[in-house]
Amino acid sequence: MSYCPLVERLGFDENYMDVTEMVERRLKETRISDLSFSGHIYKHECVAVDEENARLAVGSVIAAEMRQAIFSMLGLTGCAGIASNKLLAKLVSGTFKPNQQTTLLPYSTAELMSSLTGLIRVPGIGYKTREKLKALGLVSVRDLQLFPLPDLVKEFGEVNAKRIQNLACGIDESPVTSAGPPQSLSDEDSFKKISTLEEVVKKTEELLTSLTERMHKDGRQPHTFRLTIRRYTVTNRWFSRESRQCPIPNHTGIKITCGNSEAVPQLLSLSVKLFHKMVDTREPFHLTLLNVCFSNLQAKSSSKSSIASFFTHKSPTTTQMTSQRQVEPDLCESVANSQFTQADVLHKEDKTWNSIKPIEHTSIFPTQESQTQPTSINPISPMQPVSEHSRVTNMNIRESCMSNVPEETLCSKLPPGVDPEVFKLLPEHIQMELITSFQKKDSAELIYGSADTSFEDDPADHSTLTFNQPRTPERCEPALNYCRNSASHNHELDKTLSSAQSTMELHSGLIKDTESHDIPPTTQTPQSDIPPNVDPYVFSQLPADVQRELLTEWKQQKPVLKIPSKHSHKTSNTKDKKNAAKGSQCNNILKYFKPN
DNA sequence: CCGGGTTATT
DNA sequence: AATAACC
Repeated sequence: MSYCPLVERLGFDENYMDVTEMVERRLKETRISDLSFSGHIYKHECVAVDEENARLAVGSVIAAEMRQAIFSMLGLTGCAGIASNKLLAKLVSGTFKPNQQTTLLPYSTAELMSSLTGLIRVPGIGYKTREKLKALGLVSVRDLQLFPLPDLVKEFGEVNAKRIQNLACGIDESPVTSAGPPQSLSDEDSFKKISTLEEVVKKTEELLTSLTERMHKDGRQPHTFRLTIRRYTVTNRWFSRESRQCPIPNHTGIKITCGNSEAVPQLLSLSVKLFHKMVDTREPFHLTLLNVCFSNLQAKSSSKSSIASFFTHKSPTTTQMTSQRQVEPDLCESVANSQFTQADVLHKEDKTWNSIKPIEHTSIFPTQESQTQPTSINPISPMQPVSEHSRVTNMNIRESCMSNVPEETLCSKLPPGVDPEVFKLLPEHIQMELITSFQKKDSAELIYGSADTSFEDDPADHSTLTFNQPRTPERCEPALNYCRNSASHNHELDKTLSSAQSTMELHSGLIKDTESHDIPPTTQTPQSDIPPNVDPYVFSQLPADVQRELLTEWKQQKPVLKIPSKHSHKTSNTKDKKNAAKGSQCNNILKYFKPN
């Protein structure tokens, strides 16, 4: 990458690199008479550099330099192919092995192509394509070169037919595309035999633990989860994988990116559902592989889709309607004596994933200065180098940090206009999202908190809210508790929900009064997709992506199991029962809509 | 045939 | 969302 950023990864240990620009630059600085080829030249002993082959000669020199640099810095040896396109470069690279390089001159292309012993040797023609071609009577590269294109089109379609015939001729116009960060992350394991649900759960949990950890390090949030299996078959000719996938509920996705290990049981619960869509556990089964995969990786939910947008001013009119309530001093003066700081979280080791060390310090929230610096939104320690990638990551780390911070600290930096009592009643992940949005520079004032909205708030009950519970320095996992104490917790949750529900009603009222003609529904949604207890108007006012998330979750609720497993749960362990009892989504946003 | 990945098609 | 095909 330091030589040239245009690098495309191929498989585990190969890369394409487009060095055109670099070559042109060097060519301007160098006389042709001073140039020579480095390494082998395909089917030649020695070639003089001229106008025609000068670029390839420079390319061969660059390749040699890079191989040398890779060896000095990493101790790794390897081959290189230098040619005018990706196909030819890959093919010619294997001419001299190991640890050597070969340049292909254009007029040797035909020779190189016809040296291939079969069509499957052409990169881009795999097993299936070879079999299809064989059925057409084509076996050699030359067969494919000479085959009438129209006949080929009948089998493969216009685009593909041209592509594979071009490949046979050594023609490949495909650009070198630097892929950037991966599109998906997966983890898999193969084995001789797995035949019980317990084994599946155990293995899946292992895979999920490692995958989730990797995902956390990546920093992005996955929105799709896939479970893949491979069944044993006698003629197990290297495939027959089956998969089922589903959206990841946002609260789970956030836990993943935050490094909250409570994500694993939630994903495990999803996995078991997906598993039952493929395997009827009432009958014997024999698996030889399990794979878990995150895809649909997104940098972070935008501020627009944030729930915080419902707490912010929509227009000057609504601003005036809302009385600015003073922040409760007794709750908010308090603190900034958190024992945790950002830099500390960043120092986390693999082993202490999700744990935080206590230190002396002040506030985890940005000061006024850091808020006004556009480049550092997050209150990361200035000592901590912020890498290219890590703006998102840091934000996620802050969230994981926050879930370990006592309530007073959270409340202390609430913007004016936010009722801390109400804020406290919100579920943790909502609080986190709100605080994240408060820290954004353009964060507007809040519309709600006016006296006419009454909220239940019995301080006595607060002891059951996890963030009020005593914090243990070694292991802080309030999120765990949030899900564990289901008995006392549900009561709290109900209250929380009714508060939030009031918020929704108030807000929709404001919109109706002042803006109903300005804002058309974001998404056209047939009534039938919305549960009966959901106000269609309120729904229509939600941001498009929130609407989409709700719809997919609602759709997920019912047809969980294709195969109804009646008594198959005799085998399930405690963890299964917990997850099963919890229902598919206990934190579902659905709950914020009026129960009816 | 392992342990990852990608894109295209339906 | 599921699968196929490719590396």
